[in-house]
Amino acid sequence: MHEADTQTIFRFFTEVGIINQLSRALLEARLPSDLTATHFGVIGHLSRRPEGETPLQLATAFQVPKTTMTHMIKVLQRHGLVDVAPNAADGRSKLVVATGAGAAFLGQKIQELQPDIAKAIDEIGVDAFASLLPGLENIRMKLDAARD
Amino acid sequence: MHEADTQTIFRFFTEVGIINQLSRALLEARLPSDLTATHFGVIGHLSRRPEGETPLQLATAFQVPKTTMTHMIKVLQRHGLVDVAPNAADGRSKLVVATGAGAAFLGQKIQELQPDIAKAIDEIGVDAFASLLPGLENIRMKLDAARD
DNA sequence: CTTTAATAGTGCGATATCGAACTATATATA
DNA sequence: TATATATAGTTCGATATCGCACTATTAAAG
Repeated sequence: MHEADTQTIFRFFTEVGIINQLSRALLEARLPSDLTATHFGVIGHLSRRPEGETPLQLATAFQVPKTTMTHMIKVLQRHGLVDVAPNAADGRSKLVVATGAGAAFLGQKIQELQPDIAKAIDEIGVDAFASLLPGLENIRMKLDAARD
Repeated sequence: MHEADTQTIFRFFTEVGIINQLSRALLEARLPSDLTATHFGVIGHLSRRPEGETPLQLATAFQVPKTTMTHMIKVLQRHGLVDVAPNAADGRSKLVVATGAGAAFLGQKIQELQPDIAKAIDEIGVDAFASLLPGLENIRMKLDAARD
């Protein structure tokens, strides 16, 4: 184990952490004050899965405890962005689906973000993002697989 | 504005978010339950700045509101990992410095993380991390500069 | 079929986050 | 210098997070 390698790994995760916080802040500035980037991610996730997902699946996908997801779903429901129905396949479980309002909300917010995205592309370049994607996906998958 | 470009940007930030959460979870599993990755980051930050930093500098560096930093400092103090002293240069302000115990704690936790780091290097390779670093730093700096 | 173990979701309580309002000190302006 | 404005930090209150313990339901073992 080389000291320099440890340094590299720490710096990598530090950069990732800062970029994550900056992008979250950017997104959350466009959202109602009680909706976080995670709420937004949940709507996006559900809009790609019309059949819906269970609260536990959502909790796993977003790496939060299931009690936290229970609470987040309540907030999304209060905004009318998701519906919760019993799960016919499993009486213990439920199914969360995006409402029409949820899909509309998602589309509208993405529209509102277009100027920011355009600015990022203008100043940084799509290639700067695109060229990093495969490497990030690789690291993400291996980290995920390494969870015991 | 091309649809594909927007997709690329969204996927980039999504990957960054997931990697951040996975790495935080990995680190926090090694920390006392009331210390977060941010607390750990603060000690690391201070250990590189023996002259100390003000609470506001720390809040800015870690992108949290100053009230949150007030609270985090209290927790670190309770653990004896930092000291808080009046700031001779500015009576409104304070200086937070890492204690010997704080430095020792940092070193010990980094030691404890070595097996995880070794595993990551083994399975993913240092180059996979190192090769992404310049691109990430570039994006981080430009995003940071773009904050109005 | 009955009993046991596992799983999905929720209520509760302790703590964390963070905005608003406040106090103390410092800087700028008249 | 006197006054006004700005800044550092804290207190307080509303809400979020998340572990623990609990209920309801399903799956597994006998």
